[in-house]
Amino acid sequence: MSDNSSDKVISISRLRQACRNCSLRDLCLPMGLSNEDLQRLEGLVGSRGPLRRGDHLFREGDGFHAIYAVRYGALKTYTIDDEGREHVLGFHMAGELAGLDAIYPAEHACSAQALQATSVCAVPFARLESLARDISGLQIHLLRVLSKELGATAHLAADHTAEQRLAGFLYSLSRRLGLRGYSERELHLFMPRRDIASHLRLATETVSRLLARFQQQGLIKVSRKHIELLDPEALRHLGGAMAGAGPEAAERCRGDL
Amino acid sequence: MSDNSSDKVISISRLRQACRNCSLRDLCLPMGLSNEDLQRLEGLVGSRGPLRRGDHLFREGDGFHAIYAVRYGALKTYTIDDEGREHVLGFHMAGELAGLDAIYPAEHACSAQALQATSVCAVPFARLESLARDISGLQIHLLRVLSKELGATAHLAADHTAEQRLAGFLYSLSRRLGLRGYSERELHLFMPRRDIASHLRLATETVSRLLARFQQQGLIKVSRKHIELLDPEALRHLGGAMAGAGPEAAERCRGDL
DNA sequence: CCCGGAAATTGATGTCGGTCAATTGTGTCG
DNA sequence: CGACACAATTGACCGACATCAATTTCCGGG
Repeated sequence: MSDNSSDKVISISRLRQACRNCSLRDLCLPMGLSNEDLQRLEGLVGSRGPLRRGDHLFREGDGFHAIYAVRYGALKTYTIDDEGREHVLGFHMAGELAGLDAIYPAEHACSAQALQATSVCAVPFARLESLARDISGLQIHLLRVLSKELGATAHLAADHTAEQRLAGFLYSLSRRLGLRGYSERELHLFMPRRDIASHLRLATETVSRLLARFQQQGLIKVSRKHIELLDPEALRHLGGAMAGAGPEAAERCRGDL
Repeated sequence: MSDNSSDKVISISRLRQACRNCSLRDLCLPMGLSNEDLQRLEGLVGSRGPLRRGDHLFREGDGFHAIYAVRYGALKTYTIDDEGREHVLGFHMAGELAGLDAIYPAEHACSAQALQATSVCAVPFARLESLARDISGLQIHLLRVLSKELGATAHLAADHTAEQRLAGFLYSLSRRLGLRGYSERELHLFMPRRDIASHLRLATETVSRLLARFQQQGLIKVSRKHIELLDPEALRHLGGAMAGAGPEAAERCRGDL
C-alpha cells in the first residue's frame, strides 16, 4: 500500500492530542467546533509519517480507508497514463486534505507522494462518516470541501495560455503560503520544474522559458527554487480568469480548505 | 434568478409522488432506499419546468438553494470568462444531478441552461442536508457523487489530443445513453457542435474536421446531429486514458450518478 | 574537495490545432 | 413557399508550444 514499513495507521498519544492545539485547525476542520467535538474527533485521528521525499502516502489502486490532512511538508498527487507519462493533479501543503477523490469508487484514483519530509493526520473514513452524522457542521464541511475542489478543478480545465497558467499558479501559490503564515512575496518552490510543468500541462522547457521571461519583465526574481514576486498584481492580472475574480477565487482554484 | 416566470419551486402533487415510481430512481438516488425513506425524500422534492431550449435553470452568481436532478431533457453548465467567451463545463441528462459545485461558496459558480425541453426535480439543500443525517446511505451517496465528479474532472484536465478528447466524448456519451435505455450505437447529439467544442476545449472547426475524419476512417456515420457508432471499440481505444480503464472509468469520466 | 548525475536552461525545428475566410446546408418564421 | 439567420463544413495560413539536442548549474555523496 505504501513505501512505509508500517502501513497501518499509527496512533502516537502525543499526536492524538493534536487537534485542539493544532495551528492548522481552522484550515482542515470546520470553524467553531466545540471542545467536546474536537475531543471526539481526536479519538479518530492517527498520524502517518514522517514520510521522506519520494515516499508514497498511497498509490493509485490502493483501497480507500482514510482521508489525510497534511501536518507539515508537502505532497503531490499524480496519475500515470497509458503511455507511462506522469500527470501531476495537484499539490497539497500543510492544512490541506488529500484522498477525497477516492470516496467513490472505494479506491484511490491517483498516487500521493511526499515532495519533502512530510507528516499527515489520517482520519479513517468509515468512522469519520458516522461521526459526521453526529457533529453538526462536520457533514456540511466535508461536502463543502468537495464542492470547492470541484469548482476549482472546473476552472483549471479552461484553456488558458501557458503564460496565464503559470502566472496564475505562482499567484495562487503565494496566496496559499500566505494563509499559512509564510511570506506571500518570497516563495520557496517545494517541487521541481518538471512537476510544475506536468501540473500545468506544459513542457519543463516552457516553464523555464516563462520564468525567465517573467523575470526579464520585472515581474519576479528567480533563483533556483527561490522566487520573489516583485509585482504580484501583474501576475494576478496575467492569470486572468484563474485568479481574476479576487482572492477568494484564487484560493478556490487551489483546493484550499 | 432565472428566465422562468415562476422562479419559486413549484410542487405539483402529481410530481411529488414521483420518486417511488421514478424509473430514474437508481440513477439519482442511493440504491436500496426503503419505501419509508423514499416517502420522506419525496416530501422535499419540488419540480421546475418544463424549461424550453435556452431557458436557464440557474445563473452564475445566483444563490445556492437546491440541487437538481434532471427528469427529462438535457442541460449544459457553463461559465463566461473575462474575455466574454463561453466555456461549457458539462452536459447533464436524465438522472444526473446539477448544481453540486455550489455547495460552497453558497452561490452557483456556473450557469445551467436547457438544451431542449427539460424538466428537473429540485431538492432544497438545507433540508436535504438534515435529511442526510437521518437516512443512512444518503449522506454517503452525496459524498460519493461529489467524489466521483472530482475524479472525472481530474481526468478531463489531462492533456489529450483533440482526437482523443472527441473519441472519448463520443464513447462516453454512448455509454451514458445506454444506461438510460437508449441505443448505444445510435446517438442523438442534443447539443450543437459549438458546445461540444467548448466543452472539449477545441474550435468548432476542429470538431467538424474530426467527425469527418472519423467517418472517413469508418469509425462513425455522421448525419447532422445523428451519429452512428460503427466501431465503438476503436473509439474507446482512441479515447485512451479517458475511457481506457474499462466501462467504469468511462462512466466516472462523465459524472454519472 | 571533487565528482557524477540529475535538474535547469537555452537554442533550433516541427506540428497540432486555432484563427480567418468563404461556402453550403438547414430549421424557422413571416 | 421563400428568405433569413445561424449551424456546419471546408480550405489556407499561422502561431504557440512540444520536441529534440546541447550545455550549464547545482546538489549530494564518497
